[in-house]
Amino acid sequence: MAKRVRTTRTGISDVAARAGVSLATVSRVMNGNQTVDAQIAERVRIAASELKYQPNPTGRNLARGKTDTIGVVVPDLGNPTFQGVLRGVSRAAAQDGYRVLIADSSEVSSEEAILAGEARRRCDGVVLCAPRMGAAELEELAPSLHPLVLVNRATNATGSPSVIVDYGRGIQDLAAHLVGLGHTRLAYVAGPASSSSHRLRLAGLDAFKASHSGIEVQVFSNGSTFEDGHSSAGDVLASGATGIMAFNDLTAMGLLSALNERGIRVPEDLSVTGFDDIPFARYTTPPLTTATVPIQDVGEQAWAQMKELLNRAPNAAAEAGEPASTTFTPTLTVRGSTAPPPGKG
Amino acid sequence: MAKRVRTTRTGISDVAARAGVSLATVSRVMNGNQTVDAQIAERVRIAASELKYQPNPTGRNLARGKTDTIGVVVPDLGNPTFQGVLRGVSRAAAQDGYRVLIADSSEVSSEEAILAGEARRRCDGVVLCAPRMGAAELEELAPSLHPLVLVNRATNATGSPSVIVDYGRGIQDLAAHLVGLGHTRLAYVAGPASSSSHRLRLAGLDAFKASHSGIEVQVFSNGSTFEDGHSSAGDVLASGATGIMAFNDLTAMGLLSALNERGIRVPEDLSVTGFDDIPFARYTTPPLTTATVPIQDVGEQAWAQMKELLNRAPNAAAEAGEPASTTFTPTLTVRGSTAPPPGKG
DNA sequence: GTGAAAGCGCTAACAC
DNA sequence: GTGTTAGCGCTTTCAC
Repeated sequence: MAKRVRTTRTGISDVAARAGVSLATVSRVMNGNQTVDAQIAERVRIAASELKYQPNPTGRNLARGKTDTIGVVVPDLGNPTFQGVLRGVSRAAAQDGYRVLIADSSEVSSEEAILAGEARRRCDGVVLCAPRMGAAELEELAPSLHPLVLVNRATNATGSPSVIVDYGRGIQDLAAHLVGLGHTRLAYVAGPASSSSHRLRLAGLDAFKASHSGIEVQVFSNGSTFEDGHSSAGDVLASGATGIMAFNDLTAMGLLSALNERGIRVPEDLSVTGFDDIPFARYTTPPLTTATVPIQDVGEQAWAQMKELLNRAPNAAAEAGEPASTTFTPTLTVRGSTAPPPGKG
Repeated sequence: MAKRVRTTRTGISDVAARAGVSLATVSRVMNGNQTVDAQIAERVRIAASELKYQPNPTGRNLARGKTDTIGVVVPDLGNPTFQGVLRGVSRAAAQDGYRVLIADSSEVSSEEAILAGEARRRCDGVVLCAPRMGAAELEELAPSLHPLVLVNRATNATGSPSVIVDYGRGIQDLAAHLVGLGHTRLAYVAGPASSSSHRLRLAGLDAFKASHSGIEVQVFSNGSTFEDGHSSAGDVLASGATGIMAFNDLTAMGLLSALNERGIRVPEDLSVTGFDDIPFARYTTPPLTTATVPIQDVGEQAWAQMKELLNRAPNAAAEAGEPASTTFTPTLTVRGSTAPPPGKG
């Protein structure tokens, strides 16, 4: 790469030349270093603006050993939950001058580790949303990703902070709401078995059953899509349950739709709840009673944790003791899809 | 930054030392350069994997003058349309080994130009979604952003390719559908005046009126949110129109909701159409008749254009003649929200 | 307060 | 085919 024609845009040396100062001085001025004489600084600023000079981030990144960018790994950019996290992280990070690099694994979870590693190399840290990744794999991966913030994954042995949603609490609130309405036969139309948030709901339900002996809680295995919810209608109706908790809003909507096709009235004949409170949950017919997860706050909090990590000495990783972990508790949002069971109204 | 303790991870020189070769050879091997002797290449590969060596992208970026990253500027990460574009770009770019950096202007359009410039400096190119940016500003900005791909903006003087949606055609198809059903009094519940896609719809409607003299087409100024649609119900009902075209799916849903509250039946009393076919449009009650915009394809195509630009000689910018421009035509998707007007069923 | 110069980690010309 | 070396554009130490 020896002698070759300059092909690049105006660089720091052009500014230095024009202002009659050294590169170092230009650099200082561009970085707001106060040790530069005001007159000279002004001269540099003028030269820079005359030349429309803008520092090249790549050179700066290499010299500083940081990129002011964090990676966000999500399994699916089409999922409202991850969209919310992404948006929250992106906005919060932007406030602090950081940018976000996307890594969408397109649900190919075998790619997640590779993607995350790649993102980490290009960025100063990564926020990982990997609900289906095995615990073992996660623990092995985590150290190489530091600074790492986990979303909706328990921290375990990894020293990484996490921001999690108390799905167990949320589903219990939903169950309690239904029971409070008079329902005694409940059913949970489950999410994918590999989903950790599904397992959390299951645990919450176990706790609920333990403290509500008179209440029946059936569980149907199912999935996480609208279609999954739609196809669960048969099981749901056959069960005799009157209070149905769907895995999430999308499956609840599918169920609502199937029920509507069959002439079953909601909430008169059956009560249905969702989970998450995605933007469209309020617009269903009837509007969905659900457990509201402040998903954008989750993203913002993930950034807050990341910032914390970034401001720590690089080697303070392990010594920092307990990794921080923030828990968001869903709040019950009652809309029109729940009511007392038939005969109890 | 003179003598200091090495704080960095294993670099190319470690691998070179261990394999007993020069940096250049390691670099060649890591880049799949075939000119390296197979035996030596293997030796290098082993050394690299033993050391868990992964090239540092920043160094590489600086040396190669490219980052394998493109920036995507969107006005709002919460908007399904931009989410779709982002997803499409991200997936398509990933196929070619490129990553995406997000720049969300959070609807603060005065920030868009700055954000875009910043993104451009960090990336090899930018995909710009700036529906509200003034034409003049855009034209001034475009050259400094090259390689630039515009989404839903006409190309004008700027030599940048664009991928656009034929909103004018889409709304005409919707209007024709309603007229075909027997409606003679139509109304368009408009989008924000500053939205270029709204102006395109308006132009389409003008064309429609020109060729359908017996048909009335009223226009109500409005907005782009659910609430805007909801609050338009009064105007809509007062107008006497029976075929209502909402600006987009979201406003259509708002209108649907308000109509439902007032006991107006859709499609029996009034037909309503949306625009875009966002993921939830099929789940409304009744399901929305709309103009389907293949938004993810738009994103993928934006990447295709970008790739084209990137593969061109850097200075071939201007000489390339006509900038490419791809147009996607929305397709009419008839669902349950449209029917013949009262008395014509 | 300012400048010279040594890197940051890698790539690619060029020489061998 | 392989090594040497000069950058890529910037930051930062160190000496003045």
